[in-house]
Amino acid sequence: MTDTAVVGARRQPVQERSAARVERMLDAAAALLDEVGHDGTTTSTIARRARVSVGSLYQFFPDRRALLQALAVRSFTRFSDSLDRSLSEQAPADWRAAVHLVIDEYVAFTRSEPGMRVLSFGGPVDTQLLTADQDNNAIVGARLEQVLAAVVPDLRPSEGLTLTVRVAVEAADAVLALAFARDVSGDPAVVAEIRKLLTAYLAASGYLPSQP
Amino acid sequence: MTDTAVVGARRQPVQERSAARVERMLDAAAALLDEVGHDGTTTSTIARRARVSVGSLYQFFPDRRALLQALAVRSFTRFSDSLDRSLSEQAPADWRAAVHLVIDEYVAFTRSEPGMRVLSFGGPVDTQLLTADQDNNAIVGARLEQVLAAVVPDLRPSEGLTLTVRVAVEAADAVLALAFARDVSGDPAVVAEIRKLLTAYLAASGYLPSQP
DNA sequence: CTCCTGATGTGAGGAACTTTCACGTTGGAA
DNA sequence: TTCCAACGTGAAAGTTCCTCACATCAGGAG
Repeated sequence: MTDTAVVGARRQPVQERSAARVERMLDAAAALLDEVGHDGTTTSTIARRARVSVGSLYQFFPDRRALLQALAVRSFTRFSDSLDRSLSEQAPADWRAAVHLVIDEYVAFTRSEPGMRVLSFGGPVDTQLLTADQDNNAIVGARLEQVLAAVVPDLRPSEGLTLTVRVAVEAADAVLALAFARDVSGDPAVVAEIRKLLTAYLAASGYLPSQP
Repeated sequence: MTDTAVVGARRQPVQERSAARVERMLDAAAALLDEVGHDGTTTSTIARRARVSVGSLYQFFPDRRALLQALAVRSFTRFSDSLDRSLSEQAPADWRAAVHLVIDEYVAFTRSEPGMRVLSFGGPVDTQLLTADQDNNAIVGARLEQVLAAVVPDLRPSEGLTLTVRVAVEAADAVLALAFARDVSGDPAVVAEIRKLLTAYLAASGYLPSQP
């Protein structure tokens, strides 16, 4: 796994032991999200599960939300890494294949990564508080632009493309949430719709070649 | 406005005075969502603003979330009504026109209806708790199916169509949220993308005629 | 090896929020 | 007019988030 600093942290863990504790906190939060849902994931339950005192949570995170946000970021990092592996194993032939591959990875990842079902990459969202720089989905978008650029040789970066990809991510995220709300392992019928939705939209965007 | 029973209520207001009070509660909640955001909208602030005691809230709603949910439903009812007006004023010629009209109404409504920016139709979402029957967006989907059926004469109801429309709603909702997160009055560039997204997807779905 | 300091760890308690409940008030049917 | 169910109230119980004063630990300097 890529080694990243914990995002939204109050203080970075510098010693080895505390880094491990922070990991335990995130693991505990993820497990609880799956088991008792968003509301049941309280600071004290997280602390107990991570065998840590409540105070330790606040040693590294300014508040509960930041902890969940950090969890979302860590999960995204993991996703990005597993995407790298898939891409290097079998490079997609065209952008449609790339989109399909990303969606498949996305679904598989959501199925297996603890907490993802409840949190998604967006993190704990209060739309009111979403500023551009702290917005996880923007990062996801940037990553997908890379993937597309790798497959489509003459793809020029542009504001329009960034927006398009961003919109695609936001839409896919929402529909994926629907898929997992209807079926614990992701309703396949809905997943199929995500494919249609994205290919239709991206094809219509004009940024990508209509023929492979 | 259509006269609907308050959804998710603990007890229906039977006397006139209490019905008015419930309206005040919803108004207060909506105003607070705009002014202080989701987290600032507490039971006591809502009560104070509605000139009502905290206890009265619980007279009609099982909990805070139910109140917000009822607000979302009321807003949807209003939206549905304003959609009716628009449709009767100028009936769209084909489904693309209908989709555009719905999106425009959607944006205009979100701009003007208190609390919508923060709540959206989906209501306060804990994906964990979303069961099919209490899901607002399903209702929105059903409404849009009506609209399409009115414009496309030979549209046959089917599970596939319902799913398609549902997915479209979910995606549109998410992207609309993005539009309003980037710009208080709804980033026009993003709104334009909603149009592209929906027309491309619906056209590709196969349920609607490709030519007007 | 010992000391020293910054990093780390703790959990009781303050502040704020949600929800309940026992009791007082009011509208309208009989 | 009477009476009961509907309505209304706010203090207090139950939770949750977060802080803080204090204790402990790791590892580099000497």
